[in-house]
Amino acid sequence: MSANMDRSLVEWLGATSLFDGVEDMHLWDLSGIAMVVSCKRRANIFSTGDPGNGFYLVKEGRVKVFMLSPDGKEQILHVIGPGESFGEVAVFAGQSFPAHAVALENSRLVFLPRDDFVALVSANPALALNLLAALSQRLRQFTNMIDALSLKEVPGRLAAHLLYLNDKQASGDNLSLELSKTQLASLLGTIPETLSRILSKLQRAGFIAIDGSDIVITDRQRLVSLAEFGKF
Amino acid sequence: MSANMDRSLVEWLGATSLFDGVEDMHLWDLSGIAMVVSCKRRANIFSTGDPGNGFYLVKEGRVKVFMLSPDGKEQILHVIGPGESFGEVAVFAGQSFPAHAVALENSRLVFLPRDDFVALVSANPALALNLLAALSQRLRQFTNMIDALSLKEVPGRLAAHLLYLNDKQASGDNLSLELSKTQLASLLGTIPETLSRILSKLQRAGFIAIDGSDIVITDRQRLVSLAEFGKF
DNA sequence: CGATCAGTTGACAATACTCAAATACTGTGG
DNA sequence: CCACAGTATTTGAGTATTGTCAACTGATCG
Repeated sequence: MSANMDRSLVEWLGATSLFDGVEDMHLWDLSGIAMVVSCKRRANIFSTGDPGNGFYLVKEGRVKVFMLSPDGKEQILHVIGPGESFGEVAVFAGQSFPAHAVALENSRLVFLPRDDFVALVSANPALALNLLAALSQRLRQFTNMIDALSLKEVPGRLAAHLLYLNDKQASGDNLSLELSKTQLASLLGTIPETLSRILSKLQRAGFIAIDGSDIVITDRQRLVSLAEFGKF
Repeated sequence: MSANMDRSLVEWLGATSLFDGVEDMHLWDLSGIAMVVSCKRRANIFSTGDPGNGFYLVKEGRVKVFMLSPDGKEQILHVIGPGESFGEVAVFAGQSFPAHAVALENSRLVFLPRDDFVALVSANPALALNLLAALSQRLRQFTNMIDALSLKEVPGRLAAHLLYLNDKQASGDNLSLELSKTQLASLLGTIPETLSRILSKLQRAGFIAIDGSDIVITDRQRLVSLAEFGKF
């Protein structure tokens, strides 16, 4: 982990949604305080309660942010991919991280130390507005997650997620789960057994066709109505 | 609803957590764009999808922010009391409100219009940092809510909530639910029948004593362990 | 090739929801 | 101040969804 000043990093920072539109001058400032970190698949990045001395951007790879219950069950809060950030909450709210973060793949992260970063934000309102937008966006996602968890049964949550992936991937009626089914279960707030059963059920009922991690939507209309109403 | 410039409003704004520590000069700016709105109990403040032309602070009264499922079940996201704010997400993230807001009591709100407010924030990094802290705080609460909804059963969520209220109210072993039991059920992601049964069960098991909306914690230790482990 | 891990399936248990009905409470108009 | 209407709360009985436990298959990786 070492401070960094090269041009490619500056360009990369400017391409992230967090720093989109930030002036070059400030991007250079950012790159001046950034440290690039490598971490291996399954490596722990931080744990609940760890002091939040800074936050991260994902340069390459993927990271999962999750909560653990005392008996070891996990609930994934989100999966962070290239260009996205995580851990900002600890920087602005309090001291400690409210969740755990682990690399899903061998990854390269950009770490931004708290104090230096706050100093930059204080001096640059545009940066602050970008951050406000990013946090608001995340809040919106969490709102939807709470909605789904409390108002919909697992089939409804799964249907909504499949449609989300399909939309994001924009490849006709096909989509890829992007996660192991075990991890997907955790993201949907359920367990692998239940997910497995519901996937088969959706296939038998003609909503989808399953081939490993690849899914084809065979009855979009009914899948949409399942996602919306949460019931068959 | 009319723009406002009086000293009492400035002082009040400076006492909210959102604008705590903001310089007087900027508080005057804020009060210059603020509109005070009255609304009656049960009045709708905004609905999902409404354009987010600004956000609100609660001056007097209380407001609930909630999601509705297609078949009318509600999940309360939070209850906003005096000095707290809601609706900021729409201001910074997108255009529209992601949830519904309704007054729980006759209330007086302070409305801050989006464009004027964003202009003020752009010119004042300290304001931006306060907002970042507030949004981060809310994100942290939502994190806990997602955790509770997905990892704990209703008794665990209820126990955690009772301890939260007890801590907040700081009156020995006593606490008040602050909401009707129906509303509390919605906040905990369940239904009134289930809540009622679990409250009686906790009373029979000696955890608490119930008198309408007033609760006495009679076995804190077991209540804490229920809140932590989510199981009896 | 053995070991570990992901995924699937079955039998079962448990938690929480639905529906229904009885009771208590609140606020309003007479 | 009382009666009434509309809510809120509680309780019961039945059902449904999902979680638990266990066994088995198949893939992946040293």
